[in-house]
Amino acid sequence: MLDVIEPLESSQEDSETLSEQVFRRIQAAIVKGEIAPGSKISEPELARTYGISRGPLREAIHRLEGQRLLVRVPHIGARVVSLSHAELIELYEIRESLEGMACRLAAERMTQAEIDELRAVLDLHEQDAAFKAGVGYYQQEGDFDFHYRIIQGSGNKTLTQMLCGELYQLVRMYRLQFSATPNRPHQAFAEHHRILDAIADRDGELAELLMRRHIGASKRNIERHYSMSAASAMSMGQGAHPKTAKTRGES
Amino acid sequence: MLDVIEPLESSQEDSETLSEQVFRRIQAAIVKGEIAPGSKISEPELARTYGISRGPLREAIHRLEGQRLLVRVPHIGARVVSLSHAELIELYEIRESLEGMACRLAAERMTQAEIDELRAVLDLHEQDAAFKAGVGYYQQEGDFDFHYRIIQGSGNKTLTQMLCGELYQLVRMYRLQFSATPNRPHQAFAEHHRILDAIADRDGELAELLMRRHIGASKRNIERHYSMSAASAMSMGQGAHPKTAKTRGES
DNA sequence: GTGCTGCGCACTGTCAACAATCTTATTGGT
DNA sequence: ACCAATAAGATTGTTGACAGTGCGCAGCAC
Repeated sequence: MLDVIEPLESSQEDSETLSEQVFRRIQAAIVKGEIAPGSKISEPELARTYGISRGPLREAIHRLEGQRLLVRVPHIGARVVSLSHAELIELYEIRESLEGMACRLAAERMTQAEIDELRAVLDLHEQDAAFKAGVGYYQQEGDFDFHYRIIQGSGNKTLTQMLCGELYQLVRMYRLQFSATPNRPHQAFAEHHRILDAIADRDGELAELLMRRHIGASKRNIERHYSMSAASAMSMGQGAHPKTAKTRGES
Repeated sequence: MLDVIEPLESSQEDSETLSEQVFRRIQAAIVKGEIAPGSKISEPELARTYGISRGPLREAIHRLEGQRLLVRVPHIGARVVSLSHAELIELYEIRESLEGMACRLAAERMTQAEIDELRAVLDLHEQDAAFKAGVGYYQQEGDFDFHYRIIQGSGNKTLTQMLCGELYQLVRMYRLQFSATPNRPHQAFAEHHRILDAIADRDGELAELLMRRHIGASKRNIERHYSMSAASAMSMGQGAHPKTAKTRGES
């Protein structure tokens, strides 16, 4: 179990603290789904897995909790977050508000060079194989992410910290699950392009409106997913309760 | 044998974890300014102060960092946050967006009972001595805070967690500093009342607009404060750099 | 066979000591 | 007198062990 993950093997950057390293590794494991949502985190097991003591591990767990990727209960333990339908929708509504604002600011404050780079990013997305096949959208974290770059272009450091630092991984985790709807990738790409055009025109108001609609469309896409899976779950007799999911991610 | 029902709830005080207790105590100390903004946190000293080991203390520090009340640098230590002018303004712009949204949702979803309670809260504020004297606004955390209740009335649990759980203490910390502007308390009270009326009318659109303007007014109030203190600092030769503030708050 | 009780295990919370790093004061040289 | 290198001190990062709590399982009564 969990043998997908290897111990911290001599990461040359040992100037970093152990806690920091294990934090990022667990974060990545959760976002990629290598640790199943809703599954329980065992401190001794993870400590053995990464070859470290429980001290730094616990600090990493606390930071992960701050990023909402883990939910902890005193004296019980930590579980990987598993957002309910309602919570996921709430998250998207918050994104509508915050990223809409970021997009308006970006339209007003991004440099021409940054706008050019953003266009290059979109071109890169267009060439992605999965995208051409229509089965997914280019999923690369950080600078190659359209939303990420716009947020950074807003120039609002606090906003950037919130959206790119705390909520980003959580959003990414669920984006990986829902981006594969039949027609959604192409539609999303078109929306991205229109947003970019508005930014290039320095039309903050329009850019904000388009971004809000774009995220709203993603939200409706997720709602469709949920209604479909609810229907199929009904035919199967039951839907998975969080409490029921005790598996530790062993396939 | 002597099957006495164990008094499980005999002392719910120590049912809490040490880390939790010290977390809240340090949080309160920072918000109230008992630990000076920008000052360095000494782990051994704090551990002695609260009579605990460094383990739970470090976990509390990590949680405080997640709430943005502390800023940590690896191998150096943690300092109490000290927002720059720009960062504080950014925080208020984020609040405009998020609390505006919360206010719209609250107008749509609050129960009549909740609205009545909110009105009672405002009445309570009006009777506060400091408010009558015009020297401040009733500063009580949690349920007695107008903004806090509206956010909770939004029904968006994720939003509530962000605004009331993470950012709330940070906002409160700076509200304590800037609420004492001459005419601001009465103005704020009037704005609160208008917001409440809009909520009572179930006019979400107006409620959002009024809340955004209300927070915008607070923002401008802060900007006035800063421009004044900048002027006086200029006459004194220099403004305190964060690096310079090494005091540990021991008065 | 079913439900309750008690025991034992595993896990989380806590602690004190060790190791690595940064800061500061001292000392020597220019 | 001033700057730089070095060593001592203090502080942070990490570890392993101990204590308290929750959970599962075996055994017993009905």
